[in-house]
Amino acid sequence: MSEPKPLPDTRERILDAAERLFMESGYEGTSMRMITGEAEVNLAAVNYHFGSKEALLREVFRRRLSWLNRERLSALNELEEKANGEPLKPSAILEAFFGTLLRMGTDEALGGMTFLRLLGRTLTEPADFIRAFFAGEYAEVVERYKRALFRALPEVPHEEIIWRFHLMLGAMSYAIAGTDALQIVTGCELDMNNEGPDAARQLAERVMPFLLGGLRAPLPPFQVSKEQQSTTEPTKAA
Amino acid sequence: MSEPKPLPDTRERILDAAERLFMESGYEGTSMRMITGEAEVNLAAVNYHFGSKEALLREVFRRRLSWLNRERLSALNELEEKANGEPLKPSAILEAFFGTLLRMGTDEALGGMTFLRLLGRTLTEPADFIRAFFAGEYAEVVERYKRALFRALPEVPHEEIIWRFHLMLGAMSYAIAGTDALQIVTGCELDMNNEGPDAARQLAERVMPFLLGGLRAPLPPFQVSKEQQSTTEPTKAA
DNA sequence: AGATTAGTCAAACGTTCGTTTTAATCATAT
DNA sequence: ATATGATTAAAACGAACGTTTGACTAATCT
Repeated sequence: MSEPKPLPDTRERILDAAERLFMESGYEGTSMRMITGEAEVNLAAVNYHFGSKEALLREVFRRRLSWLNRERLSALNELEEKANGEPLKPSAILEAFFGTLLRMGTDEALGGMTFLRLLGRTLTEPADFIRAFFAGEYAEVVERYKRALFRALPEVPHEEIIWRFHLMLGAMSYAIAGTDALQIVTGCELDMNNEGPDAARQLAERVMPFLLGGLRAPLPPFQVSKEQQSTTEPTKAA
Repeated sequence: MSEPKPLPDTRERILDAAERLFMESGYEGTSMRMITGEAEVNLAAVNYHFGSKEALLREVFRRRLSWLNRERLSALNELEEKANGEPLKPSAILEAFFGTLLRMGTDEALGGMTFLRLLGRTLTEPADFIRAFFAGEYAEVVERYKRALFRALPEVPHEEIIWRFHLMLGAMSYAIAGTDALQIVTGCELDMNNEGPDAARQLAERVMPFLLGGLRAPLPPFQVSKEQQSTTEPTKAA
């Protein structure tokens, strides 16, 4: 009924196997027998240690998100302390929010790319209990960062900021989750390996400028149509 | 064995029900009994008309993607004819590629927002047969648009263009698929209804500037860190 | 009319699912 | 050593899954 004991490694082995398999095959596409098979534990062990398959998925995420939430909050706190009441730079906010996430991908002890890809995929999973779980897990952090962005961009309507926050989350999640899926769609190899710390580092270098460019794009006054504002290509930063 | 006959509406009713349910609950989360129940047809009708659940999903997409592919190609052809051999404007390419997609969301006869959201979600579904299917469906169109982007941005490395194409696809798919999911995460209502033509029109106005901003962002020379290139907020377009 | 076919229907097929049960095993503290 | 509580093990549970069968209906063609 309780878990005060340090426990052997059965719990961790299950969590690791579930993390990898959920990433690879999705929640509904992964059976308990696949998980216990890969973890080399008895089938009943999952229900004994976690109670149910749903609770297992939640625990897979809690184990990682508790670190991520803590780190994201402390990164923002640090920025705000240094700023002495001044609004933050948008780029610094993004660096804190997404940079923290990408740092998980470089550290195998924090789940590495496996967890990053699982996270990106699961955000679009339709199951109700998954959505409800994420809502609770993310609420505080997102609220803090939203507020910071409002202050950093005082002339931009809040609604527009929230939209772009959505879009940045989407681009990042997709970039993380769908690397190989998108490579199939676009038919390009992109010569990056999806595993390991290098992948996360490449992601950071590629994605952050894109996100910043999107966040600072001209506001939509009326319609995006015929006469566009400019045709300049991406400027080479010195 | 063949289907030359016009057939009653059983096929269409199954396709419509499957489209909606796959969108709502995902492929693995939707059972044949849910589909035939919603379509008010016999359970065996799916296997009779389509052969299997996998084949049904493929047909759900084929019915819409054949239109989308045709339209995207003809939009690009028209642009290139008008351009008389000159490279196209990146904004025009995006308008052709994503604008065509978003136009599906305003037309209920083409699937409307239901299909748009299904498409966005399914691109991240891990099942192998789904990925293989999309690879085949998208190959030609993506190849054409990639080439157009290469010509439109001659000074940008091809690899970078492909990356940003990925990222734009991701932001768009996520924006379409995850509207309510992301609203839960960010705790904001965004006062848009997810259904109907208005949603697609709003999406276009909000997302297209973001995508253009990302596409034209400064290239990553070294690292995105401490000293950012600028802190300007989104400029208000007159 | 009778023969043929496409389509529908209820029922059942064998599997696999998540979960539960019951007993055996292990560690530790008395 | 023995009792106790935590963990593992093997087997089975009922439910739900995708699919198939075989009888029945309605339309089509000669």
